[in-house]
Amino acid sequence: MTSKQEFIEKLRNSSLRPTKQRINICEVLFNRDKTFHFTINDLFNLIKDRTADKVSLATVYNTVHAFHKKGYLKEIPINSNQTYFDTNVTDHHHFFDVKEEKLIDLKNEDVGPIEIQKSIPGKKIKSVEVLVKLED
Amino acid sequence: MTSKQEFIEKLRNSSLRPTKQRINICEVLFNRDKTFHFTINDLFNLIKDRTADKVSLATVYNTVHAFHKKGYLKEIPINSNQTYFDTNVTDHHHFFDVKEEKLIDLKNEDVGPIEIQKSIPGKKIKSVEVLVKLED
DNA sequence: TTCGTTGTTTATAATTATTCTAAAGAAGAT
DNA sequence: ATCTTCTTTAGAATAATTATAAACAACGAA
Repeated sequence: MTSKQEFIEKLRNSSLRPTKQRINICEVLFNRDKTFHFTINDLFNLIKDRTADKVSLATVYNTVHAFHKKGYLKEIPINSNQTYFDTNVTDHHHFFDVKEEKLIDLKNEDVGPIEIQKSIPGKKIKSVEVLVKLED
Repeated sequence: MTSKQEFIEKLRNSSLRPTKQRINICEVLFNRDKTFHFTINDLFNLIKDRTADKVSLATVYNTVHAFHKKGYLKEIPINSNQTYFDTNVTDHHHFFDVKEEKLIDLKNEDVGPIEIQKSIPGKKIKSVEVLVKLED
């Protein structure tokens, strides 16, 4: 459980003003035991349900993008009409249950090391992501 | 080089009527040495340039979806506003040059074996895809 | 070949996720 | 308090994709 005060500091440290909208979004996103996978729409609805004061959709977009830029959220590469984000920003991978459209974390040790034995001149590797699609 | 006749047969065998639009699309897609990565829009423009008779955007969508369903095209999981497809439907992986928005094939042997040491009851693995993002 | 059926193409409208805009509001520094 | 700067917001704009329904083309049977 992270306190509101800690979110305020986290925001300040990132030169993001701690507005009540951002603090609300922090609480919905980061006050959790487990990793959280979501789309903007998921998040928007959760906020509507869970918090008294309302937050506009535009602000949810703005905030998620700001958090992503600051490295507090990770974008998950997946083919879907919506963009998925993850509160777990450590290096890790995913199962995607195609039928239920649900993501499940794979710990790094569940996948073992991935060796990329090819390189492109002038480019360096930014990230390596494994997506394991599941079917019934 | 695959002949028009072969495309016609391929289409017939897939219970897709060999229309002139579909044959044109086949020629643009499959008459190539190397694997081809594309978005619908890329393909639409290529067809406009390369073929005399014009094909509507809706038909390009329809046809790409039909080919994907039949397993002649593979959808590449990637975060982009547009959907990427690949004419290489074998099991393989990709580099994605984030700056240039370009995909590069990684042969399976360039990546080494990927061992998934976790399973979800009642589900089986459909595919394992690695996306390696590149930066400068 | 002709006819009827069924599948396909097409222009256009509709839908959906996302981004943009500009005005009002709130936070921070002085 | 006041000024500046950042943020929020509703709503408009954009862009990819999907749906619609009418015209058209392929196929099979007579």
